[in-house]
Amino acid sequence: MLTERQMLILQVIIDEFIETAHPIGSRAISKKGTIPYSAATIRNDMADLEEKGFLEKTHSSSGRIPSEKGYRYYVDHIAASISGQSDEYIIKDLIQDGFYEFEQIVQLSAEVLSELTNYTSIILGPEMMETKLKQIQMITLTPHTAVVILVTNTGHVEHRTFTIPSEINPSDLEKMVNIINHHLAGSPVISLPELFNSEIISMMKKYMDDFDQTYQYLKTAFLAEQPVKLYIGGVSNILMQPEFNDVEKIRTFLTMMEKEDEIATLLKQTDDGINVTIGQENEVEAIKDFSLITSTYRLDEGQHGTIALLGPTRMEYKRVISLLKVLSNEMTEALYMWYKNNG
Amino acid sequence: MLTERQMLILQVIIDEFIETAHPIGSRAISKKGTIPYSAATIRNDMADLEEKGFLEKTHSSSGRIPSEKGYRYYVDHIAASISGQSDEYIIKDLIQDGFYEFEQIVQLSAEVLSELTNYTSIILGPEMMETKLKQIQMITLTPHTAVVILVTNTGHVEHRTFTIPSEINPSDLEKMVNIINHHLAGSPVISLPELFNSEIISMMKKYMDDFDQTYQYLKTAFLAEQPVKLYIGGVSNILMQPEFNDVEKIRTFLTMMEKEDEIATLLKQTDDGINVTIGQENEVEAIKDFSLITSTYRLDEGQHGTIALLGPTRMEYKRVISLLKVLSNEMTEALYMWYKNNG
DNA sequence: GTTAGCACTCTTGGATAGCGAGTGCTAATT
DNA sequence: AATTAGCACTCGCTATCCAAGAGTGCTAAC
Repeated sequence: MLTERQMLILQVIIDEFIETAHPIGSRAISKKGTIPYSAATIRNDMADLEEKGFLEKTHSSSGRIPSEKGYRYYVDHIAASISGQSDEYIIKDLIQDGFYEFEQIVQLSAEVLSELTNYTSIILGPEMMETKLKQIQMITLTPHTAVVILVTNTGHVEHRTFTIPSEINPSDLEKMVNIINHHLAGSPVISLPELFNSEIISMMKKYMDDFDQTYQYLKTAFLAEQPVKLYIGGVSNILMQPEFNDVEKIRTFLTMMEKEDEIATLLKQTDDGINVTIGQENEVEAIKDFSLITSTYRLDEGQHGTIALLGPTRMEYKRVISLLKVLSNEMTEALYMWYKNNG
Repeated sequence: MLTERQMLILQVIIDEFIETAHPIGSRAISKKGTIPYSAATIRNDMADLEEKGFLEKTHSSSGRIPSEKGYRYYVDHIAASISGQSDEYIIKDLIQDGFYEFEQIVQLSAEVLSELTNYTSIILGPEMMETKLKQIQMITLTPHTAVVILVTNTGHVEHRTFTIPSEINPSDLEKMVNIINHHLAGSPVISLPELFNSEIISMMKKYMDDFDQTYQYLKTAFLAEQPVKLYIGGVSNILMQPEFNDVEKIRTFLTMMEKEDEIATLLKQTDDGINVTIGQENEVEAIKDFSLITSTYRLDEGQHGTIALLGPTRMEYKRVISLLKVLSNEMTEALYMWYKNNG
């Protein structure tokens, strides 16, 4: 479909545009020397490429810029093969350094990723899918307040403070917590609500006087939806990109970034491995002007999180893709080591 | 120092400028009717006000805008007396609704505050100053990993996951945790490091074989500096303000907002009650173009947090001040009720 | 198939002029 | 003595125009 030369021209244009964000003219390409043909020849090919939808003009006598279809072709046919190297060591060093806190490493990764690329990085914390309940603790603060702490096998901790109404007997609550620990420890967190209903209720009826209220209470206390944690890095970095020359664009972008739950659902839907969605390919209206590159990392079987970079469609695809590959591999490996060595 | 009329003029100009963000001319004031004098008279007074430093011109033939000194005068002499009403109920309703989670109410307050004002709100979580240790829990995840959970009497939970090196005997760690709970429960969190050194070390030497390592470990595990939590609301809201017409200003603002620790230290330094710092009065370079209004709320004796609104110097001082007054009172009261009723 | 040449298009930046809002001053009015 | 009307002057803002520059598309020549 595309001649050898046309492909080359497309590549040069995209590379150049990614760097400068300015439309590229035939003369400029010719002078660069990468393609040993005259401006006129290149001009003809460019006209063809435009006709086929890989290039666009901003106005009738401007240079060409890549269309989304052009980027797509570039990502699929051209950028795929190349791997970056220089960033690799930064990432590896980052992960190597001490690793006591999962959250720290993730937050740090998000920041470094953004710093390295000047795009916005978003890391979705591991989903609790296959996380298992390790233990529940209830600690009474005052006769009528308590904090319930839920610990998973991955070391994740959730807690919730609540008031104990006077109708409820604190010792009932304690009994209940014991029952839960005894019967549900080791169960996947995600199935807790269900198990709670099926297994625990009957148990409790035996042991407790005032069942209903206690039940309702504990239920809301720790079955409330547990938000997936989102680590966002360098929201201000992306504003360095020349496409944000317009105040209005910044506003819409930032407003979008504040809707963390939407972003989370978006990232959850990604497939395994590297994933590139360009402009209009994105289903979410708000990022139809952006490209989103995602990569998954795994903690344990079935348990995975997502690393993403959000930038303008004019993105350094080659570099970003290899960067995400390295990072997600390193994260997977680091986490694997952590579990296997210690487990 | 200022005549009655000059004060009135200053007030009208500031009120008007706060609303429109455009320089105000003498004719406009005269036509408004609030001041029954001709434009020329007002013009003379305005010249005086400028000479005294309360007003400025953007250029030689523009209308006047308030100077920072002008705002200061306004805040001290004019805005002080007035109290807003309409927002009051929103705040009260907000706080009234269920109150299980301290964090939730704070985050929500931050968002509402920003929504109501279109400034950026920052709430500093309560300092741990006088918070007391309730209990420490250690839960082993695998033979070589554990999570240490620290619970305070206010229901605040800190946790830290760490690896147990093979040199350390897990049962030693457990002993240690018991010792800590036994001896330090009820002690102020802030003095834990010190108490740890003075009281616990001797205890531990008696009971444990491999003291040194265990000690070092637990120490880093929960004496690491506990960051004060910062709740920021509506970073994108403030961009609605016309002073953010410039992309560069947005960039610097956002870059500043990402430095959470700096903001935290800034807010920690505030005195009790309402505090208004206007423009250059701010010590931190980055917000010398902004005004910061802070208010404190208290949890328990000695324990307090800060609510702040950050906006352009052209701020709705009257409204914001009364808003913060109401909110901090409501928060103080709600927290007070929570403790006393349940404690 | 490739290239040189040329007319045409469109953006960008600088220069200029006119308009409007506002001031400062002076002289007249109360 | 305080207030006001009148008027010249200043400055920013906008529109318009112009020239330069970059790039295209097409045609004709190589």
